[in-house]
Amino acid sequence: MREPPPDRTRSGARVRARPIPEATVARLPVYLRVLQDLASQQIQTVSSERLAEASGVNPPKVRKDLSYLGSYGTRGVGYDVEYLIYQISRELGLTQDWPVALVGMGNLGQALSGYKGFPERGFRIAAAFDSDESRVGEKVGNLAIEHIGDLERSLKEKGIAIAIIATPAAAAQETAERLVAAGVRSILNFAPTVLTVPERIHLRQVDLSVELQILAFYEQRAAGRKREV
Amino acid sequence: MREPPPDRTRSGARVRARPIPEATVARLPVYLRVLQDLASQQIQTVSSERLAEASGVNPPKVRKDLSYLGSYGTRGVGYDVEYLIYQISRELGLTQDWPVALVGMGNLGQALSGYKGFPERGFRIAAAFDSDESRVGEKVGNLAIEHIGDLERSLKEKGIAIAIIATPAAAAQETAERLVAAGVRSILNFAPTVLTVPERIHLRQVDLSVELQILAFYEQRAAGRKREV
DNA sequence: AACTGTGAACGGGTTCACAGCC
DNA sequence: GGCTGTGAACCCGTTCACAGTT
Repeated sequence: MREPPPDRTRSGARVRARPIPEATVARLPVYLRVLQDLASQQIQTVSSERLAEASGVNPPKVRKDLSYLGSYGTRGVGYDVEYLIYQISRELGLTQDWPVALVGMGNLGQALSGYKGFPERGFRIAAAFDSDESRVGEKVGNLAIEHIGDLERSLKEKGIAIAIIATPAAAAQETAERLVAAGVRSILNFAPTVLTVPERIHLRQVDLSVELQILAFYEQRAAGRKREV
Repeated sequence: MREPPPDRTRSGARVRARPIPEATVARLPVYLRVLQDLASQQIQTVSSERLAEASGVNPPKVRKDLSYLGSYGTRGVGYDVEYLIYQISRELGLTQDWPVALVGMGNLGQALSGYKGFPERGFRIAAAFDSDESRVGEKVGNLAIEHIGDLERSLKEKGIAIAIIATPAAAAQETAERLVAAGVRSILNFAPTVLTVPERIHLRQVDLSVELQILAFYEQRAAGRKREV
């Protein structure tokens, strides 16, 4: 598990000593969005204080997070906005486009297929699947829905590595397995169920009702406390 | 910030010594879902091992999490499924219905208004708003879209405490402020922007492209590593 | 014998304080 | 003087090992 000290590979590319903590990775997209916003206002330099403020975190955290990428700031000055945008984009792999598969074209699947934030960030829905025969061929945007039966063939053909599951919960596990078999390495799951996938697969879960239930917990608490007074 | 030792209020209700850690709160809804699933299969008792397996965590974590709620298990036996469902539901405030407001009826807002997982968990979309005059009155399910201008009046009238923001990013901060002014205490934000709200307001953020960007980071890494070999 | 409940050890992430550089 | 970069201290959450209970 231990990483070697700073070093160079035979090709000469620099290898980072410390891996970037997961928590930091999750914040990089937020910094990136803020920086792009600053750039659109022609702002050229930003301090960790300003960046923190706009990102909803505190300044030391920003500095530590950015330091994992390298020493891209200038002491006494701050960070160059454009340069930092480039570095974070590169780190997040956003200098390339990612074709994404979307499985399940119900309510949510359709909404996701039209979500503008995806193409803006370089994610292009390159294939959409549904199990309902009668919907096959239907256009969503400029994409035709394919039948789930064609999943493996279509994904391999298109070289898709990232997929979104927006099926009902009951279909999600089987879908995940087929995606993995078709060469997908990263899955974003919206179905409200726990998925089991091989170790090597990156899986993220977004559960809409879980989020509301967490809020309800705190509401419920507040109400309880009020009654006790 | 410090909690008093176990104690009773004047009303006699037990006050928990330790507050439930946030991380635990976030897992309770998952346990609940699994337990309801077990109940529907007429399973009466479950061990931490089985519950952990189905919830995608490890057994000690399940036991520790549940121990924050109280000692609801039986040593040598396990947890009574129905009883645990009741206790977790109560803790999460799901023994009551929560009316929820939904602001922004675009793509995503519409999908959320039709999301079946919400009513199943006791969350009822009780008001839906949009800024587009021409859409006011339009029915989504059995709910008519109201104009955003009526937000304060409508929310107070309906006593709504939880709201979902599904507006474009540019409108989200103003929406949040109006929600807070209208008495909302918990907000689930889908707009891709950082919101600033008063300390007392519970805010959760779901950012769809951030999730994909995190996956892209790991894809990018894997690809980089491959090239170096 | 089986399984829960929990103090203690551990580890990742956050915060702090300040050294380092412009 | 201003702001970054980072070791060290701290904190929360996870894991472990086992005592406690049926």
